[in-house]
Order: sequence, then structure tokens, then C-alpha cells
Amino acid sequence: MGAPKQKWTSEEEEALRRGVLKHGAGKWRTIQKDPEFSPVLSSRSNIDLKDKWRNLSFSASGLGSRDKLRVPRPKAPSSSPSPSPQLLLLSAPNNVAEASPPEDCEKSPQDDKTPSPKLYSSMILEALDELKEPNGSEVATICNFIEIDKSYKLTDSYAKRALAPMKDPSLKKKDSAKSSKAAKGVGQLSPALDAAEAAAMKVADAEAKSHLANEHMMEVERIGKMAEETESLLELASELYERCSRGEALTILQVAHREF
DNA sequence: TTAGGGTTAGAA
DNA sequence: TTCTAACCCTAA
Repeated sequence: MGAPKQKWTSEEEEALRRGVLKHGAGKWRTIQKDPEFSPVLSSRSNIDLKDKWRNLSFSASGLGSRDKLRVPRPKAPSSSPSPSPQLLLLSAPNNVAEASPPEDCEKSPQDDKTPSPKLYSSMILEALDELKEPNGSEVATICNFIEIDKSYKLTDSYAKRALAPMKDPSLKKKDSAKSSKAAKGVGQLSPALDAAEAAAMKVADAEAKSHLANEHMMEVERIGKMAEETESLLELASELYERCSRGEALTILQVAHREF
């Protein structure tokens, strides 16, 4: 490595963000050639743009370096749906916008009211970690844990009262506004009515989160199964290695019979 | 051309 | 020593 590392300037970062906003993530060549950004990004290749955006995405998601997220993935194309990398990247601009919003980028109301899917994953992992059930935890158990742990648990009477007005779509906007207000006001206990309203918002919020958490649980389960399969393959491989190193001759049929 | 994994320089 | 960010390599 002869050339020293060329740190990204704030101008370059800003140009990259604007380029992504304009052309979308993944259009690195287009962004790099765009006359609006090319003067600033002239010393950067499309690969540099991609790498920098990746770094920005991971730091903005609060997960630090991408190295922390490295998970062994099967090389072969999987039939099960996996999160598209494009989706992962496209989620970044919101986060980036949150950190330093460009003036032409409107923040959607959801940005700071809806936790990111990654948050749900971490909540699930946290729940699994805390529950420490030997055979894993049921989805419902984890959902309950998340609700209790995150203070979304409410009495039935409150829940019933809360769910009725939620069916009126005209109230949605108001509700979401209150929801964020309520979320921010944890610990500020007001009169009973206010508390009930805030609680109702939390129930609705928890329901939505529970649904999303379910989806993420399925993903976690899928990964868990893959890990189990990998582990058993590893065991088989080491057993085969041992037997072969002892000079035992094994046929394909024997191997297949041992595993299946 | 792009995505994603790997490597490495430099900072903390 | 660890972590982060920049750079490199390769498959698709």
C-alpha cells in the first residue's frame, strides 16, 4: 500500500449524500459522473463511493463498524427471502438525514417515531439472552418479554379502551403525534386521563412492534436453523476426518447413512 | 458496474 | 491492543 489513506472531507460526504438522494444508492458510477458532484468527487472512484456509503450506513444505524455484523452466509442462492442489500442501503439515508439533515430532505414523521428493524432484532436478541431458556424461547414469550421489558404492558381495561378509537383513520395522525409525545414523556405522570391516553398509544405501538418482532423472530429462527445445520455438518466432517486419518475406508453410502 | 468480504493503516 | 475507516479483491 504505497499511497496514504485519503480521508473523506465533509464536502465529499455531503456530495455523496446528495448524489444518493438524487440518483439512489447503488448508482455510484452515475453519481460520480454527475457534473453536480464530479468536481468534489473527482478523486474518488465509484468503489470509493460505495465503500464510504457503506461506512456511513453502518455508523448511522448505530451499529458501529460493519465488522461487528459479519455473519457467515451460505454462498449458494437461498430460496428463502433474505433482506435485500438495496433495502439495507436505502434505509441509510433516513438515518443519515437524521444525523445531519440536508435542507432539501424532508424528514418523514416515521423517522423518529418508528424504531428501525434492527432495533427489533436487538430487542429479540436481548430477550433471548435474558430469558436464557435451554431450548430457545417461544415467539409469544419473547413478545411478552419485549412488551414488559419496554414497559408496553397494560391492564386489559386500558387496552380495550385504547383499541376502540384506533379504528378511526381520521385519528391516526393525532394518535401518532400523541404516541411520540407519550413515548418521550415516560416518567412524567399526568392526571389519569392523560395517563390512559398515553397508555392507549403505547398499546397500539406495542401491537405494531409485536407484529414486526414476530417477523424478525422468524428470521432469527431461520438463522438458528442454518447454524444448527452448519454445526452438524462440522461434526460430520470432523468425524469423517478422524476416521479417515485412522485409515478407515468410507463409502459415500456409509456417509449418507450416517448423516440422514 | 456493483455488492460484499477481506486487509490494513492510523487513531484511540 | 482494539476499533474504525479506507482501500483491495473477486464473484455475479
